[in-house]
Amino acid sequence: MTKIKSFWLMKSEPDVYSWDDLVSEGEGTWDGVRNYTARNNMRAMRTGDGVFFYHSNIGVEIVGIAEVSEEAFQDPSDETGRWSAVRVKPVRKLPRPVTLKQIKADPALADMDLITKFRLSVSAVKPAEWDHILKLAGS
DNA sequence: GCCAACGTTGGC
DNA sequence: GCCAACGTTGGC
Repeated sequence: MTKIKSFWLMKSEPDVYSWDDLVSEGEGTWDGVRNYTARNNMRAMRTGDGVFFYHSNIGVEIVGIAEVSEEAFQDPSDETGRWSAVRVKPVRKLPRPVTLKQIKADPALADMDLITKFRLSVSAVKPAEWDHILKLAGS
């Protein structure tokens, strides 16, 4: 069976949980998501999928690449049984962070869910967008 | 099942 | 700290 890799973007406020926190932990549980669209994206994740790690509020930029290390399971912080969590691990830091400003200014990225559904904390990234951002990052 | 009120996210 | 966008809740 062919494994098709998908790409995602996950937002985190760096003063709550930053890229450096993920690196020092080695692996992070992504829980506490209480939005159905975000949850459905998490349930669609497969081990090895690429994840852009985005800092919201402070920095407001994509800072690193992570990958899905454990597929959706029951969110341990939820008692209703409705919500899911995944686990991710860091792959590498981007040589140059890609800012929201850059993304907004780039016609090739104007349709990203990050822009069109800006309040969504877990969004899908198209392969072309993934490659384009890697180029902007000098990676 | 509609929709107004409310709460939260997140850029600025 | 403000406020726009928008998801969720709850009254009817």
